[in-house]
Amino acid sequence: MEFAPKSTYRALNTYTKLMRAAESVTSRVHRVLSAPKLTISQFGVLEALFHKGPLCQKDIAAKILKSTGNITLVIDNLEKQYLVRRKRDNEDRRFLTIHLTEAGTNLITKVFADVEASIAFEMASLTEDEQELLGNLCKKLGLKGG
Amino acid sequence: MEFAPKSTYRALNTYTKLMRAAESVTSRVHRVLSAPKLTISQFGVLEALFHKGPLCQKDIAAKILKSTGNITLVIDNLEKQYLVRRKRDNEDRRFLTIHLTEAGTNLITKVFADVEASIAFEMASLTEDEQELLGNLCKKLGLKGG
DNA sequence: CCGGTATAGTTTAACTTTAAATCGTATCGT
DNA sequence: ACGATACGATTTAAAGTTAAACTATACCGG
Repeated sequence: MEFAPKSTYRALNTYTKLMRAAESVTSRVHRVLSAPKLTISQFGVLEALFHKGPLCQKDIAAKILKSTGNITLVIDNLEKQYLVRRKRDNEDRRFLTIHLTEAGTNLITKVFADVEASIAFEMASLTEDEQELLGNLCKKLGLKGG
Repeated sequence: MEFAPKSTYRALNTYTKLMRAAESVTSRVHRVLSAPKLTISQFGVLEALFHKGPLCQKDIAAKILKSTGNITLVIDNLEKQYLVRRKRDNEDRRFLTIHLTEAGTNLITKVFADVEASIAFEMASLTEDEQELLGNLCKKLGLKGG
């Protein structure tokens, strides 16, 4: 071990716990996606469209924190499964607006409910007040920058 | 939107904040790795060896939550850069023990200090007590299961 | 209208990741 | 000792990811 001030040890310790909690919870939540054979990115795209309505690819990329090149591929794969449809915007022909198909809507409705239930189950380790508190602390942490 | 109980909304909300905080903090911390041209997995391996001493590949895989097949490749790449060395265990020839080289030790010593500083900077958004609190809440969350 | 510039999306190359099949080695029960 | 089984590591194939180069479209100033 090195010679770091106490505050650094505490920071490191908290950071590690934060990361472990995030990993551990997500990895359990994401198990729900294996049955419908969705990747995490695919789920992210479907969920974004489900909750925000039709979006262009750039907005989707920003929402799920992936590159636009990657979104092209993810949308390709979702389109092959008839879960979404690309539609060229006639106002500005550079844009493609991505819509959920009926099949896509049905799938994400079901899968999102499962994910939601899984998250509720995971968070039930904490009381209502603890959840509020955790949420506030996380918010404070996330705000800092980029 | 669906018809979920209030507790589910709260859970979802807290979950989202937890994930955003984790992503946002790690993405900033990981910027430190671009200069030494280390991938996150490579850093994870070096750091594990740095703090735990020589380990076999399976243990490394468990530590950084990657598949053993992946570890084979990550170690290959680190070995090409002369940062680690494989050594066959003579007690049980199935095991390869991975050691840091001197170059590897030097590199990770420097890089880990940078990462540590970056983490300390990030966590400084929270007071000492808030960090303790966050750590405890995260611990509670992570414990639940596998 | 025209030329420059910006933007949305696609393509490509390089790399990481995983799951599954495989190889070699060790262990256990008989 | 033998066969079954388990285990560590490697290989392979398929997929996801990014950065960078590229295409097509739009906008803006003159």
